[in-house]
Parts: sequence; structure tokens; C-alpha cells
Amino acid sequence: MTRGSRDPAALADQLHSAAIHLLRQLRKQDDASGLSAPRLSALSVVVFGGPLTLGELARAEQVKPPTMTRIVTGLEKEGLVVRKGDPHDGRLTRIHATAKGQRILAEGRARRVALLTSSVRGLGRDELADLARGIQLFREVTISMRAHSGKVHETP
Amino acid sequence: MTRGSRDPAALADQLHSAAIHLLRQLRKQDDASGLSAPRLSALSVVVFGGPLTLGELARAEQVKPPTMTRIVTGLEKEGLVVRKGDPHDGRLTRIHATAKGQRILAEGRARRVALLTSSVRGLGRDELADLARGIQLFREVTISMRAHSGKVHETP
DNA sequence: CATATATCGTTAGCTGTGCTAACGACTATC
DNA sequence: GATAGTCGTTAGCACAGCTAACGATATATG
Repeated sequence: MTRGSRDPAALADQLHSAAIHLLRQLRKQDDASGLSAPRLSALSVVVFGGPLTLGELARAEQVKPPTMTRIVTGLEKEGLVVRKGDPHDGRLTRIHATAKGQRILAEGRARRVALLTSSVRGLGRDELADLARGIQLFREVTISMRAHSGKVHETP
Repeated sequence: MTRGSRDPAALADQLHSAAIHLLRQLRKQDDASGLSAPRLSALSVVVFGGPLTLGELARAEQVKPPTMTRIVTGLEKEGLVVRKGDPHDGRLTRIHATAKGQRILAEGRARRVALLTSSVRGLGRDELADLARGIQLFREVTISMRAHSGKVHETP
């Protein structure tokens, strides 16, 4: 398997498996803050990306508008974001983070960091750097996949 | 952001975001084979891990038995696995992969590989090696998280 | 100005994943 | 053979993802 690490097929499977299991663990941890992964991710975009329209948020999260509607509704029900109508365009709904939303996000982040830190304790500085490098490559692959997937499937 | 790559907080956020978006892309591609990510992952375990009981499969996929029951039911309905009772222990249900299941898995794998290959075309050999390294670290972190998460939350 | 067209967000309805609680079937123990 | 434990399933809940259809608003066109 050490040799197979450079085999694209094995790499694809490992990527698939690693992503699934990693996300499951992250989700478990996020449950401690009462927020699911999609909600937390959306909240993060709103907090750091400033006020956004629902459509922009949906595109940022690569999700269809109806899905984002319900995510935002859930967040709003917990008082983490608020909807505000745009004065210039009545169709738009701008999503703003509340102070509570910012606090919850910071807490969840701190919780993940604490867990990651304890998990990373067994890793050295170099391995940490490798991890950062790996994340960067993950993102590049994701972006590239996104560009290519339309070709494989369809182009609406 | 280049400097922040070694900041644990930024690393945690990036890990979170990267996993979510990567999985979303993988899921889209897997949709082409008519199988969702959890089903494909479970099928992969059954195919490569030989016949397993439902409970073993649930533990392998870090999922509770009722969830695995439905995943297996879905796979069985499509003729990708079969349930067989254990002759020595009537409580056990062993899950076997069918020839069709093996074929479908191979096809899905080929599809992912094709996409990954095209996505990876922009990456050099060294970057590929870095990616493999990143995946390895991902798994270590996941395993470590799993060991530590009980401590953070609770131990039932 | 009035009407048609386009865009945005929501609602309705479907599938699938995850959980807990409760249950039936079977083993194992006493 | 009664009792206790294990395994898988069923029932019921919440949430995420989608498409299709709809109302409201904005814009373009006659």
C-alpha cells in the first residue's frame, strides 16, 4: 500500500474514504455546539464574508437556493443570523450575522481547534506543515473537479 | 493567508471547509453511478473487506446499526449486496457483495479516477506525492480525533 | 403607460442519512 | 427451562439535498 499511494485509483479511493470519515468526526464535534456542519459552514461564510444575499450564499456553499433557504431559516430561528430586505431591490434578502452568531462561531471554532490541537499533538512541526500543504492541494483538486465535473455530467 | 496556514485555528477552519466542499464534489460525481457517498463507501468496505456482519460494517463506517440497516437495504434492493444468515449464530446477518456490486464499484472507481486524473493533470509528480501525504495525515488526524472526541463530549 | 419577461426567494413534495427508543429473534448462562 | 444479553429491525424524529411550481419584485418592450 505504500507503493500504491501514488496510484491514482488508490488515491481516489483514499480521498473518498478520508473525506467521509473526517467529515463524520467533524460533524460529531460540531454537534456539541448544536449546529450541523452545513449550518456552521454557512454561518462561517456570513460572518467572515459580510452580509450576503441568499443566492450568493447558496452559490458560495454550492447548494441550491431552496436548501439554503432552510439552512438560513434554521440559523435565524436560533438567532444567529437575520434576514434584511434590500432597500434598492425588493427581491433580495440579505443575510446578516448577529452578535450571538459571531460568538457561537468563535466558540465552535475554539472547540474544533482544541480537538485538532490535541489530535495534532502527536504530529511534529513538519507534519503540520505537510497537513497544511495537503489541505491546499485538496482545495485545488476540489476546484479543478468542479471545473471538470460539468464536462463529465452536463452543462446546464 | 500563507502565513496563517500554520495557525491551528486557520488550519481547523480550512480542514472543515475543504472536507465539506470536497465531499460535495465527490458526491456529485458519485451520483452519476446512482449511488450516494455512504452507500458507495459501505459497498467498498464489503467488496474489499470480504463478508461482514451488519454490526461490523456499522462500526467500520462509524454509524449506528439502524443507519446501516437502511444503507444495506438500499444496496440489496439494487442487487449490489445480499444478506445471508450465519449458520452458527442465527442473530448475525452477513453481508456479501454480488458480482454486480463489484462491477458497479469498479466503474464508480474508474469514474472518480478519471475525474481525479483530469483534475490532477495540473499537478506535478511532487504535488501528487504531497497529496498522498496529506491524505495520510488526514487519516491520522481523523483517528486521533476519534480517540479524543469521547473525552471532550462524554463517554457513554 | 401597460404588458411581457426575468430574477429572486419561498413553498411543497420527494429521497436519503443520521439518531434514539422499543421490539422480536436468537444465544448463552444459570 | 427461565433469565439475561446480543443482534438486527422497525418506528419516529430532524435535517440536508434536489426539482417543480409559485408569488413578488424589477426590468425590458410594445
